[in-house]
Amino acid sequence: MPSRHIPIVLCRNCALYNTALILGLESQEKKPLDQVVIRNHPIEKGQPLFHAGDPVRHLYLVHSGSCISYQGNQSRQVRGFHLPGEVVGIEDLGEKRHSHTACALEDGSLCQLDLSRLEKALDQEDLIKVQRYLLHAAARHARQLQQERLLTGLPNAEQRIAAFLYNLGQRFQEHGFPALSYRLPMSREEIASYLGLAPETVIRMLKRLASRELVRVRTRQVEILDPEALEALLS
Amino acid sequence: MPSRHIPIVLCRNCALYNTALILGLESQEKKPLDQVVIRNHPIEKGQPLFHAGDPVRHLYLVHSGSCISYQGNQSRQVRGFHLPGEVVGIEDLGEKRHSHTACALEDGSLCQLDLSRLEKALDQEDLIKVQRYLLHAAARHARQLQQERLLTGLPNAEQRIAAFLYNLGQRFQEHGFPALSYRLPMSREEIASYLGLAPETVIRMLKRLASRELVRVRTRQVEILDPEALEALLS
DNA sequence: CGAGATGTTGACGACCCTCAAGTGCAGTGG
DNA sequence: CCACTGCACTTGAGGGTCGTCAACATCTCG
Repeated sequence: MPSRHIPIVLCRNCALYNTALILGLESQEKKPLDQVVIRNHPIEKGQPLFHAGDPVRHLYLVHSGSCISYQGNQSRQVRGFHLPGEVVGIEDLGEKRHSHTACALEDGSLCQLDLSRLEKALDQEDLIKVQRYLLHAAARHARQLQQERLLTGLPNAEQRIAAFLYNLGQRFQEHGFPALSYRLPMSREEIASYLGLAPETVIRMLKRLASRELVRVRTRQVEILDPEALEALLS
Repeated sequence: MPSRHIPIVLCRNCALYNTALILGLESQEKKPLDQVVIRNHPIEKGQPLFHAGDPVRHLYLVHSGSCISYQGNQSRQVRGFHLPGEVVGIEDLGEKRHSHTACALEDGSLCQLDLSRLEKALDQEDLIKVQRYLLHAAARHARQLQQERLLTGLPNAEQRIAAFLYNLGQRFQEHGFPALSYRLPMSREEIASYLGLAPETVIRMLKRLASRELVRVRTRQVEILDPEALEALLS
């Protein structure tokens, strides 16, 4: 049994389920998708989903827990985080091999979609639906990355941290979790690497935002007290 | 007649032409695409392609010249640059309205693809091909944005500028232009906004890289003298 | 409960932003 | 053709911000 307070996406909030990909196809019961999707597969903290250079075979959806992705094969350079309900690996569609390494940040579970089996299992009409969904998901991912690029490029550390906390909240909210109260799945050092800051700076800026009563941070638990003021910092 | 030394993508290097989207469909001559694609449409410096909030109707491809995109409707915050051969607007596919504003950085020309007409003009089989192409293009765009996010988050200004120059060279090369000798289409101030730096810092770092003989910069003309050393800076 | 990892704090210096003045370049009109 | 003018670019000085290093506190998990 999962412990309390761990975010789990309901299947109806799942980015895969919530679309033609699973819902639309299953309701018609044309083909069994069990050979294409492995549901709710458990994964342990630190376990890799794939390494940079591995062949691109699957698309993953975070069901509970969360994932981190590293540039290349080194764990030094943090590329991004994947929260419950978000897709991992969509930017590698169309490539032979993965460009990055993804690992679980904590114990959790994933849905795993077999890409080559998917294409074989579908008739033309459903393939169009699935492709349209994937296209929109990839475009959505690109917009999210744009936001992250702007965030990373903000002129000072305080703004970057404020934007980071705000952005995480928005992403949690998109999949049905509270935007103003959540638990950070990653360490201070991982936040620092992600934002291009020193870990000490991350800590100091969290403290500064807390001293202004914009947020409350107790180790990994985050409460956003004044979201308007936090957003106003980013102008 | 275009002046000398202005990058123009040949149609065979064009990101649209080079795929099923144009090449595959035209060779079969199933349908005339003239109602779907406006080719080589001239555009003047500063002219907008679309504003944030405009309905998403077209996809653009830069044929000659280059484009800039701004966050929202303000020209303060630079979101990205689009070089010849690159696609503009793909991250808004699936959305009703554009999330950003795109303008021409210099006189040039575009190909313009009408999205709703495209879908109507294609039979199912070709639609699958086109969708697959667009999906891969969107995924490719996401990988590019990942690179840019890492670049923007580098710990010091010298590395960001080095990465920026190197990245631009790589992108020119992808569409058949020299990687080590090109003309910057954007101002120092636009580079600064894009990288989250002050314009003066951009200038000073360009000068520092030049003093080490890694690059030569004369206003907007860039020569990369030592690409290995430049890349080594980014470790 | 103990040990190692993670998080926190303080001092100091390098880096980069701000402000202000000066230079070069492109387009315009005489 | 040349001076003029506006804008982008460049340069310098000074101060705030953030990275580095080292010591300490706290948390987590066996």
